[in-house]
Amino acid sequence: MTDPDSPEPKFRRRAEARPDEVLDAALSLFDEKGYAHTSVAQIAKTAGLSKGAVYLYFPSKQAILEGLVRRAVSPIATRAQALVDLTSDDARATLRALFSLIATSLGDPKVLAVPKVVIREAVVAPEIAAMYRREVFDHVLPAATEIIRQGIASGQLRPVDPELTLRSIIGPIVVHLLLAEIFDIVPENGLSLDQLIENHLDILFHGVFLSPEGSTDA
Amino acid sequence: MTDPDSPEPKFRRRAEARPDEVLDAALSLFDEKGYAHTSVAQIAKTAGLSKGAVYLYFPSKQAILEGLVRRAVSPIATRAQALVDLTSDDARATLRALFSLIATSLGDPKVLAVPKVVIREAVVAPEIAAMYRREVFDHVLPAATEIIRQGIASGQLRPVDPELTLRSIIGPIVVHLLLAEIFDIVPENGLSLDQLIENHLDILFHGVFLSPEGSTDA
DNA sequence: TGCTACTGACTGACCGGTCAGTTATTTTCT
DNA sequence: AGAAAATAACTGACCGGTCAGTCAGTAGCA
Repeated sequence: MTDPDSPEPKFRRRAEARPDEVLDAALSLFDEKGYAHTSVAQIAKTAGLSKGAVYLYFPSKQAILEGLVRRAVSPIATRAQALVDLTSDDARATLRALFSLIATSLGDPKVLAVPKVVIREAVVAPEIAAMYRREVFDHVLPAATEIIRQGIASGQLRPVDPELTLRSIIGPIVVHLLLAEIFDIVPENGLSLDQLIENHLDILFHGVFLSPEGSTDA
Repeated sequence: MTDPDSPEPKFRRRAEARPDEVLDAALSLFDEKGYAHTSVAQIAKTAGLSKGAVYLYFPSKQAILEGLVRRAVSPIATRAQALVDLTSDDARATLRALFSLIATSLGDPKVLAVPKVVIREAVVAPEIAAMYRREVFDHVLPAATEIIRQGIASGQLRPVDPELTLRSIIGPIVVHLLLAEIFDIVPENGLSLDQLIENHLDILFHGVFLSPEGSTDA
């Protein structure tokens, strides 16, 4: 399931590959049945070793969860840089690029599974939520906010609140996935992130109203 | 806390008030520590009775969770009706009214706590997620979608996809709360739902761009 | 022989659910 | 009225099961 390069190692002795195998097993089980309802013995069995061996690589069950998040999180600092790099002179193009980055990232179920688990276990393991925040959101959110700020500075975007507008930009994607993953609620035309993004971009570009009249300051 | 009419009932004997007391205790504990990490004994202690007594009112721990959701859910069908009723000729006013309904509902932490718990336990207790879907989303989402559809039919809204646009409308509120509740990420200007809604309405009304140029059909 | 990788039986703690028994309240009887 | 019986509300020790984590021992390898 994990590595088809070794032909048939009846009793495998490859300490280096083990931690990743354990993490793979844990992720799929956590995603499927939740952290609390997954026993270390099940993780071990799925990974193809014994319970005791798991504890050679991870000091506790929670450490497995931590390792999982850490492994998922490390490439993201890179992505945040990519986010900055994709900024072009054309704010519209930048926005499109941003969405395509998000869509391709979150399209992979394995990537999506980690934040799902983190959100579920945030109450029980606040340190993990904090780590996820530190390693992901503290990189990605400021980068994205900065893009908006630049768009305003360059005169292409209207003078909206960058932080709040960021929520207006990514919010729809999150609910879309939330409704689908948790409640199995999918639009009639299917769960197409691309369609959602297309419709959402249209709204961001033009608003929802036909007539531009009506000044609406509070 | 519940009934100040009996002065000092050292050993209280009021079977009628009990279930609600148990649910109150359970909600605060589930919200705080999660379902799995809350024992029935703790719920009992918090509610001020013994473990055995809890089982006089609820056949199982899961039934407590069900009761919690059921109690929270029952007023919502009414709200969905209110949602239909608030539809006016002015689509802008309708949208504002919709948001103010959402903001006042979700502003109450006790109301918000229930869907939070449901989302967390959805994997473990899919029947409960299904019930929540049936009793809440299956009423609220179609009602809201219909409002959008009417706005399009009356020529006030641009011909967007109603189902996807609904996600563009409510999405920002959900992420806003998600970021705040789970990751403690709050905008510089504070966690003000009103400000977020104001900014979001502005975007929905006018889009984010200054220049209306650039036709962007897929 | 010595070392690394691994095993799985075992332990201690926790917890959902039960139930025999206790305490307060109400009803019935005198 | 008060005593006695019946009933409703409640208690908490206990049982069975699960599970995270341990450890004495085994298997392959140099």
